[in-house]
Order: sequence, then structure tokens, then C-alpha cells
Amino acid sequence: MQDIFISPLSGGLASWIEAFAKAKIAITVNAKPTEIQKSMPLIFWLHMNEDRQEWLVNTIHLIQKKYERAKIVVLANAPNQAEAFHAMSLGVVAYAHAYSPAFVLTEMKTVISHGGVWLGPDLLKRIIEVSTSLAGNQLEQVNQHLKLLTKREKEVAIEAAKGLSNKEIARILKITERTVKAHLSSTFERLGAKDRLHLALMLNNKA
Amino acid sequence: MQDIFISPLSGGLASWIEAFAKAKIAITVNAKPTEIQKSMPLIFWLHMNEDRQEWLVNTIHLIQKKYERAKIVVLANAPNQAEAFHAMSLGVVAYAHAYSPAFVLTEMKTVISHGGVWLGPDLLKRIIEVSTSLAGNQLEQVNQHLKLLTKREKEVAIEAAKGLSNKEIARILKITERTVKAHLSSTFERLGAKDRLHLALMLNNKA
DNA sequence: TATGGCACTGTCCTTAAGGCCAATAGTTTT
DNA sequence: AAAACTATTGGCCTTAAGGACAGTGCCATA
Repeated sequence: MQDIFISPLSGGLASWIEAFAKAKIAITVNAKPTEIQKSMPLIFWLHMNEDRQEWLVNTIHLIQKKYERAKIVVLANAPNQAEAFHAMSLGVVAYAHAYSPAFVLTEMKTVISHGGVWLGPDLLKRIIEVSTSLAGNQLEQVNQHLKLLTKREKEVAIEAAKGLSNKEIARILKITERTVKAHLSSTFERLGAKDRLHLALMLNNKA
Repeated sequence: MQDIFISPLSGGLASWIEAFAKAKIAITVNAKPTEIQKSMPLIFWLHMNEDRQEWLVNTIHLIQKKYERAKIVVLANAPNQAEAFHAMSLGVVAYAHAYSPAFVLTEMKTVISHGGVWLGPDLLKRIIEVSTSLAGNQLEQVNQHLKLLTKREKEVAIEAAKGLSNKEIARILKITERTVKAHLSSTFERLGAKDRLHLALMLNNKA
């Protein structure tokens, strides 16, 4: 495994040197293209400034194009969740604070060189929360709610939860506005929703 | 770090023994409670059968109750995404195939003993996909919306999006219901929302 | 057959919501 | 200093929403 640090600081950071004595440090990806064999496993460690958003994206794309099987790590001066998500979605396999101690860097390398992905505890917690609430439980919960309703009530409830008015729902389902109201009243009763907004929140897993 | 394997197979699996010679192997968590010091760092490795869903949940809760700071790993005979998500949401810090080779097990231990979380590539990919579609972009979008509003409008909008009535919002923010209406009208105007339900959907990334 | 659930509709009524017009006062920007 | 934005509130008016009460027809299950 060949480590390549890309950082605006020409010397890199102390902890990096400590962690990987044999690492290459460069300012840009193109700096020393000839010295890198495309066949050998590479890890790019990208040092990220707050004000280099586009640089990060461009560099990631560039690396992925030139070195297909390279792993990419982002080390952020000021880590934040949005950036982390974004980076991970681009295929980055680790996202950490730029001033992580050497032993963390070596851990990261161990993990990713075995095909793993490294995430800090906070980021992971967030990811798990978000993922599970959407993919797993929440769909369940919505169905739980919907199956308390009759066929027609369900149809009305779903349209109402999209934000349609009673009149619009009536037109769509080819029934009277009065009937829509009846179905909705029954729906509120069954689900314990206090009004259509509450219903919408319930069916969108926000209440 | 003390490793404790909980497995229905009395002898455990070969790769476990190989990875952790000094591990304890037990059938249930309660098997040898006296031999475990609560103060020392523990890793529980739970061997999961397809047909022991409730057992897993119960065992995780039990461990979390008895050994607050213990890390829990699930090793599944037949890993699947839903189970993995579920386990992670319960606080499990790693989920892998039960027949993972010894070196993977040692990697996992390295990672989690440093506060990390270990995920297989497939699971991770899925998590990233799901998360980014919601948390990354959408949080962005919400902020995009909210930053079009003034401080006060933001406060009102957020409460309204929770389903509160104007009267309730007025009480909370200590202003008149009339003022709430004014802020909301302005908010609808700025965001192009047609009413409070639409606003709620926007702020919940459903519209 | 009878009882009950479901779909549908009607009238009447109350209230929350939201638009329109208008005004005052503080703060910020030009 | 003038113009523009923000926060606040008032009154007036229209409409959508939702509850109360009531009734009809259909279908399935006890």
C-alpha cells in the first residue's frame, strides 16, 4: 500500500509523518504522476480546507478516473456532517478530522486496506439513525397506520397527506367533497390524528 | 479487552479460536456472570441463527443493561440487510458474517476497540445510499429553505411544520396570534408554499 | 335473517386559516 | 438622511376544515 497525502501544507502534518514514514506528500494529484504505478494499491489522503469544496469534488473524480482501485480518505480541518455525507456518497472510504492522532490514522489504514470503511462515532450514529428511520422502521410504521384504515380511507388519507384539499381529493376519487370529509373524519378517529396536518406528519413518519 | 463469544455451538467456530485464543465462549450471557469484571472493557460476539430474532434483541438489551460500556458484535450465519440495520440501530458496533476469517475478526476488534464501527462493504454501500438521499441533500434543502426566512419567520415556520396551531405558536413565542399569521403569510410568500401543510411537507422534505 | 361494517351523501354549524389593507417602531442598508 | 427590511398588531372578510346528526344502499358474516 502506497500512501499519498495531498495537502496545501507542503510538509503535511506531524501525525501523518508519524503514522506513515514512507508516505508521499504532494500539493496536487498531478504533482508526480510518473512515480506512481497504477497497478499497486493506493491510498489517497486528501487534506480538506473549509473553502475548497469544489477542489475536493474535482480531486476525487480525478483520482477515481486515473486510479480506479485507489482508496480515498478525506481529512477535514473542520469536519461537518454534510460534507462527510457528500464525500462518502462520492465513494470516499473514510472521513476524519485532519488532526487525528497517528494511531487513529494507522487504524484507518488497517480498516480500509481490508475493504472496510472508517467512520467517526458521531457520523456513524447519524447515519444509522437516518438509515434505520427511513428504510426499516418507518415504512413499517406507516403501514401499521395504513392498515388500520379501510381501502377508501387509505386512498383519501394518502392524498390528504400529500397536501391536497378536500375538493381536489373529491375530484380525483370521483366522490363528493362531503364523502371525502367523512372518510377523513373516520381516519382521524382511527389514527388519533387531530387534523390533516397531523395525519400528514404521521404518514411521513414525523409524528 | 475481554472477548466473550455467545454461541449455541458449544465450542465456537475455528476462526474465532484462531483470532482470540483467550476468548470466553458461552451459550448465554448469564452463563458465567461472576467471572466477568464489570469495570473492564468487554466485547460480546453474538452468534446469530436465522431463527433467533427475538433472542438477539433480548440478549442485546440484557448486555446493555448489565455491562453499560460493553461493545456488541453480531456474527450472522446468514447476514441480511434488514437484520443488520436493526442490530445497528440497537447499538451494535459491528455486523458481519459468522464465518469471517480470523484476520477479519481481529480487524474488527481493532476498529471497535478504538471506538469505531465495522461494516461490510455491501451494508455500507446501502447505508450511504439511503442516508444521502435523506440526510445529506435534504438537510441541505431544508436549510436552503430556512435561510430564505427571517429569524422570527423561521421560528414560526418550524413550529407550524410540527403541526401546532397559530394560537399555540403565539403562546410559545409570546406574540399575538395575529403576528403569527403575519409571519406565516410572509413565509408562504417567500417559500412559495400554498398553506401550512405544504410548508410542513417542504420542511420535512416531502415536497 | 339480522347485525354490523363500509361507501356514500346531505344539511347545519363553528372555528381555524389565510388574504387584504393599514399602522407603528426599531434596525439595517444604501 | 432616506429607503428598505423586520417585528408587531389591528380589523375585516372569505373560505376550507371538521364536528354533529342523519340517512341510504351494499355486502359479508354470525
